[in-house]
Amino acid sequence: MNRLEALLAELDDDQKLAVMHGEGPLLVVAGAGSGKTRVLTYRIAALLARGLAQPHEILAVTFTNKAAREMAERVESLVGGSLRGGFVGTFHRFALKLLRNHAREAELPERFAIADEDEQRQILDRVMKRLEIPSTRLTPRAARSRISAAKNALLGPKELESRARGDAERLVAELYAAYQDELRSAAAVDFDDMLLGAVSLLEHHDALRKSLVSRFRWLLVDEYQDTNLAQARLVRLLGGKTPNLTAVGDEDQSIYRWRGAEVENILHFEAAYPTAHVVTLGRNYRSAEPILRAAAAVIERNSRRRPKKLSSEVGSGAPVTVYLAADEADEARFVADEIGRLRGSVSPGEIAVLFRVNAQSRPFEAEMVRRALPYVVVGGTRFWERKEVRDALAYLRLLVAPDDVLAFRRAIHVPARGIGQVAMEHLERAAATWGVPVPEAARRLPVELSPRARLAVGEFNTLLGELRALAADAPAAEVVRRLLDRSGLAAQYGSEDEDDRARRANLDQLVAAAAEATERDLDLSGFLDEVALLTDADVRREGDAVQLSTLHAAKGLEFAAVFLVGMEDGLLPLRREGNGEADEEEERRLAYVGMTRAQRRLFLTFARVRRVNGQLLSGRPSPFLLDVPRELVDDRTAAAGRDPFRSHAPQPHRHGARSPADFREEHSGPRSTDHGPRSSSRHPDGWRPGLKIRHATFGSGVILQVQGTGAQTRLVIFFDRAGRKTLIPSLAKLERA
DNA sequence: GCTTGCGGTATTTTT
DNA sequence: TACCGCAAGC
Repeated sequence: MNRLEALLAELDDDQKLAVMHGEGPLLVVAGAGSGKTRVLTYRIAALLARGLAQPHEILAVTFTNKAAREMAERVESLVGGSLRGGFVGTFHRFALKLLRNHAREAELPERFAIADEDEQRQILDRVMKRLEIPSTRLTPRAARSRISAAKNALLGPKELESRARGDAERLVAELYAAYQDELRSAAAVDFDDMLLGAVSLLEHHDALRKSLVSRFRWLLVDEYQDTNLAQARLVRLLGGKTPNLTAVGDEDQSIYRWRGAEVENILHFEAAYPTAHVVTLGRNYRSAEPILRAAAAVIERNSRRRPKKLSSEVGSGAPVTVYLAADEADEARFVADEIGRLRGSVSPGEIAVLFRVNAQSRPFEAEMVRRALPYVVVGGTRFWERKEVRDALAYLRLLVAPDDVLAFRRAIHVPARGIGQVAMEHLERAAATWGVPVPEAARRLPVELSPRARLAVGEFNTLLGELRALAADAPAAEVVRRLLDRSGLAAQYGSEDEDDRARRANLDQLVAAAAEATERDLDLSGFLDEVALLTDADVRREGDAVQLSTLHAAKGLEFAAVFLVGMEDGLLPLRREGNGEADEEEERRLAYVGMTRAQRRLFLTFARVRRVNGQLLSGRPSPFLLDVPRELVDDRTAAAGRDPFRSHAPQPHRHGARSPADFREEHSGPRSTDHGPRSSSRHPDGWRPGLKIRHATFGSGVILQVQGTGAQTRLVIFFDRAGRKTLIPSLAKLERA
C-alpha cells in the first residue's frame, strides 16, 4: 500500500476524495488553480495502485495534444512506465483512430483524407458557385461555421433542414447537404465528422461498442465544460450501462461556446448521470488572495454556474493594479514600464500580457521591441497552416492516398506547371464521365488536354509515381526531403529575402518533424494523421520571454504576473451585432480565466481611446473592471489625475472630450532612450552605421548608430515608416537589406 | 499563368 | 489600419 500512501500524502482532503472515488460516475468541479491535472493523474495512478484498473483499461481524453502529452508524462512518472494499451489523447485523435480501424463499418473509404478548414471553405466555395448562391447571401466562411455548429450539435443535413426557419436557415441546410456530398466524393472527412463518425459508428455497431465499453473500463475526461454534444454523446456511449466516468472541469472556465461547447454538459452532469458523485475542489494553490477575490467578484455575477468559493492557499499579496491609459500606445508603455520594474524579481517567462483579440498585440510588440524586452506572440500564423507547409503536405497525402482529390487540386498547381483552369476543367469533366476520381483521370491523360497540358500532367504523374516508390520503403524524412527537391517546391523560395528564408526554415522544420515521427515508429500515413491533428500550440513554448497571448490561448497556464489589457466595454465583453446576453456570461468567464492565470501580480488596464481596425473608439471601462471591489485595487490612474471609476460614466459621444493627443501629452513624460555604451565603427557582428536593414514590424530602415557588442549590442535605427528606434539585433529580427 | 491593384472585411480558434 | 481574396492586365 506504500505507493498509494505516498500518492495520497501529496493531496488535500477534497483532492483525496476525488482520487479515491471508486466505481461509478464522478464529477470533479475543479476551480481555477485547484490542482485539476494533479487529481486526474493521481487518480489514474491510484486506480492502478489499488488494483482497480489495468493500464489498458484507461481511456483519458483531453482537448489539446499538449494537455494530453502533459497528462501522459505525469502519469508515466507517477506509475513508472507508460499506460500500455491504454489511451491518453485528444477526442479527435481517439475518434480518428476508431474510424481508421473501422473504416468499412463507418462507411468510409479505406484511406479517407482529412479536410482542414481551408479545404472546407474551398469545397463550400465550389458548392456555392455550382448552386449559384451569391456570396452576398452567405460567405463560405460563415457557411462553414454554421455547418460546423450543426455537426457539433449532432444534426445532419436533414435534421437541420427540418428545423430551419426562414430562407437563410434553409439555405444553410441545403449547402450542408451539398457540402457533405462533395466531401464524400472527395473521400474526405472534416474535423467535426471525426466525432460524428465515431458517434454513429458506436451507435450502429453494437458489438464494437460493447467491446470498447468492456475494454476501456475507466474513462476520464478533462475540461468537461468544453465538451460539445457530440463529445458528450461519445463519452456516454463509451461509458456503457455502468460508466466509470470521471469528468473534470469548471463551468466558470468554459470559453469555447462559439465552438460548440455546451456548459450545460457540466452543469447538468448529475441529470445525465444520476448516480454521480460530485467533488468540489475549493482550494486554490495559484493566486494570492486579492487576485482571487477580484476574480471571484467578476465571476459571481454569472447565473449559469454552481455557486462556489475558492480559498487562496497562497495567502495575502499585492492589490490588483488598475490603470487607465490615454490610448493603446500609452497602455503599452505602462505595461512595459511595469514589466521593467518587475524584472528584478520576476523573469520574463513568468509574465503574460493577455488580450481579447489578436489585433491588440501590435502596440505591445512595438513597445517590447523598443525596450528590448524579450517576448513571444502566442498564436499568429500557425506553422501547419502556412502555404509552403500545406503544399508539401498535399504531395505527401497524394503519396499515401493517390486519389485524394483535395490534395491533388492543390499540389498540381504548385509549383506552377502550366496547368490552368482550362486543363483542370478537362480533368474534372473526364473524371465525371469515367466515374473516377480526378487524380485517376489525370493518370489516364484524357485526349481533351492540350499537348502542353498533357505533358505537364504526365510529368506530374511521373513525379508522384517516383516519390510513391520511394515512400514504400524510405523513412518519412527522406521522402519529404526528396519531394521538396524533386518537385521544385523548395526551389520556389530560393531568394535571400526575409520571406523566402522563413519559408525555407519552415520546410526544414517539416523535414525535422518527419524525422522525429520516424523515430517514434510512425510511417508516412501515421505522420500525416498526426500532423492533421496538430496545432501550433504543440510546437511553441521556447525561451524566457514575456508571452503576448489571447485569453483563449492562455487557458490552463499560469504566470507570476499577468497584465489583462483592453478592459473596455465592447472589447472585453466583446460586443458585435447579434451578441446576446448569453455571450456576456462567456465574456465574463473569459475575464475570469485571464485574472486567475495570475499568481502574485495582476494588472488590469484599459484605454480611454483606442484605434480598432482603423477607427477611433472611445472606451468606457469594462463592467467587469467595475465589479472589482475598490478595496482590492491600487489605482495608478488616480496618481495621474484621472479616476477610472468616477470620470468615465458612459459617454455616447466624445463631445468635449480631450483629444488623444492631449492624453498622450499628459502621460508621456520625458522618456530616456539611449543608454548603453557607445562604440565606434567596425562591429564584430558586422553592424555599421549607414547599413540598410529590414524589420518584420517596422519595415526598412537605416542604422544610425551601433552601441555595445555581443548580447549588449544595440542599434539605433531610423525606419522609413516608424521613425527612430533602438533595437537589440539578437532579439529583433533584423535582415540586411 | 503570374503580377498588380482594388475593395471588402475585420473575434476568439483546443482539433 | 492592414490584410486577403479576387479580377483585370501582362
